[in-house]
Amino acid sequence: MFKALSNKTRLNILQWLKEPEKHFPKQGAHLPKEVSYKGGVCVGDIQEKAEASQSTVSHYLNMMQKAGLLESVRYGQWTYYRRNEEAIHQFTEFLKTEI
Amino acid sequence: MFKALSNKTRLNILQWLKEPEKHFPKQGAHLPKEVSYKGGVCVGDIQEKAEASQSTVSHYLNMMQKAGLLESVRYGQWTYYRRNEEAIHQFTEFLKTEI
DNA sequence: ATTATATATCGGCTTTATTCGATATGTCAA
DNA sequence: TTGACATATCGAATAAAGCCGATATATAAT
Repeated sequence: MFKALSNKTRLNILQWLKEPEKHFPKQGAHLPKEVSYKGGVCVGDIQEKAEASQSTVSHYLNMMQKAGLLESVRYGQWTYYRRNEEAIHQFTEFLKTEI
Repeated sequence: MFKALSNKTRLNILQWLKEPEKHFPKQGAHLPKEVSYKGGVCVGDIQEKAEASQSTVSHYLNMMQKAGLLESVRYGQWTYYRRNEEAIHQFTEFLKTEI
């Protein structure tokens, strides 16, 4: 997780996903709001905001998921990424006591 | 700080320095106990525990200091490194609210 | 002064991360 | 079933991190 967070873009993504409505206002074109915000934000929207190439962002999201920071759901042709709050909480708990 | 912590050895060092008496029991040969533990642990002792070369450990300690995790004091020919508790606390506070 | 010890810095090699464009895969719509 | 779109994966080039031995510097002891 430290490795995953030791990159500005990836840290930004994690923070953006804390408030998806705020940082991805035009999100939700493909799906009803309730569903899409709950399910996370799709790769394309994150890519646009991150201003990196599609492959880079896809790679980042994948590694953040492997690190446990994110989880993903697929709705049709879109993959929605959202925070893995439980794992993040465990991480911050670890930090509180062990760091 | 994420970068500095995204390495097992450096994370270990930070944790060891939380309880120097426990992890560096034979430390304090050169100086009275009160002084040396307060002042931190010398590079040689950290190096021995970390099982990396002298230059690597010196480099690690220097980068951890630059990141704000550690601070150092020089007593004669020894450099003592200890945790920068204030900066670490600020960091964990940031994590609590922003991550 | 010379020598020994502790730490820092330098140079260089190896490994890993970053990042992209191109291509593959998977899904939807016509 | 073909074409369009979203995402994932591949391959490769460049940058950064990891790491060490050798050397420099600073201090202490003789």
